[in-house]
Amino acid sequence: MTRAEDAKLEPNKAQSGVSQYSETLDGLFGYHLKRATNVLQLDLKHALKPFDLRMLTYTALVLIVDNPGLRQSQLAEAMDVERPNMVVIIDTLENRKLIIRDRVPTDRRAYALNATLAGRRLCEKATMAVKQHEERLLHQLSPEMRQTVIAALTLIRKVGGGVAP
Amino acid sequence: MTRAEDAKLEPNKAQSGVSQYSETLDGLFGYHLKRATNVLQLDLKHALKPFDLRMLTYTALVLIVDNPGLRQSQLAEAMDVERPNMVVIIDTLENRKLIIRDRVPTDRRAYALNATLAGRRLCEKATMAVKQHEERLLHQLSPEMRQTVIAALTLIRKVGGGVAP
DNA sequence: AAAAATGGTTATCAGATATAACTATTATCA
DNA sequence: TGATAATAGTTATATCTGATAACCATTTTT
Repeated sequence: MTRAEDAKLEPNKAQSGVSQYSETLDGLFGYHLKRATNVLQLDLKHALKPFDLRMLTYTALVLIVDNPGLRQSQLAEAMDVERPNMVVIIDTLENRKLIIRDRVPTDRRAYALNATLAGRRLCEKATMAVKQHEERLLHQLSPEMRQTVIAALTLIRKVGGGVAP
Repeated sequence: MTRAEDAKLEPNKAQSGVSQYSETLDGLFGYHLKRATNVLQLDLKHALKPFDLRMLTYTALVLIVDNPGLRQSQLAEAMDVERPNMVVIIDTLENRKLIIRDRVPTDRRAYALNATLAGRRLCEKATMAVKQHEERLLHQLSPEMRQTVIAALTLIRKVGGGVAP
């Protein structure tokens, strides 16, 4: 949560000016992870703004485009979002005619979610924009470095994935 | 946001069962970052629960302990939190007598934040717990891998730090 | 001395997230 | 088969985080 890069040059100058620094936080992996995620998420927000999408609506749209016929409960599980919260996300996408709730013939309780042509087009454009924004932030990282990081992040997810209540 | 590791084994089985998968999301660096951060943050939450601290209160406490005399506005800036939101965080820490708002003799508008003995002790214990929890999630990552990841995350922060509005 | 800027506060709002309770339908099994 | 349980989706609601506007007291600027 901080922006104290310069602090490293001059630690513990809290009284004087702008620089705060914490050895403790700097020693926590999660702290660095969180800060970088914030940066990337803020950037994502701006990347999606022209399309009037937010992170959650964009993610839902992508998953529906990539998984035609998906049901709401599956989508909710895939996004780690509670079903009640999923409803409003689907609602906004449906109201914009980016997706439709088709009925499932074999189960009249469920909806099969499908993207419309407009939805697929918007999804494609938005994804291009997101990738461009990401590239701007990541251009300093070599492909190998990126792969290492992604591998590490995937490992963390695997370890912690099913542990917490 | 998803938990679709197994999806990689069998992509595009949305209709059948539990596995959803998105090439698109998987190609986004920020997606992996966000998912891993969620895991780590959930873990952090549990690690801090015994101390009745949440991420923001913990972070604030650490920064005050590591930067005695810090002012609220400096802390807010360091945490990327708006000043109004900082107030309630400081309030809860002060109510628990973990910190005190000392007056700044040279500026009667400002408060100099200082941790109490109890605050420093709780901070130390909480940090030990957080580190233990982190270690459990990161034990698969070699020290070199961790360093690479942290270096990458720091780079991202540097690039994106001052760009977004 | 007047005007502008700063530190902290209050009130308020939007977004994300979590839970309980409801309906309609489907699945279970005695 | 018929009662019961489970599931898909919904509504309503509460909490937490995050952001903005407006305010008071004080300091700085001019």
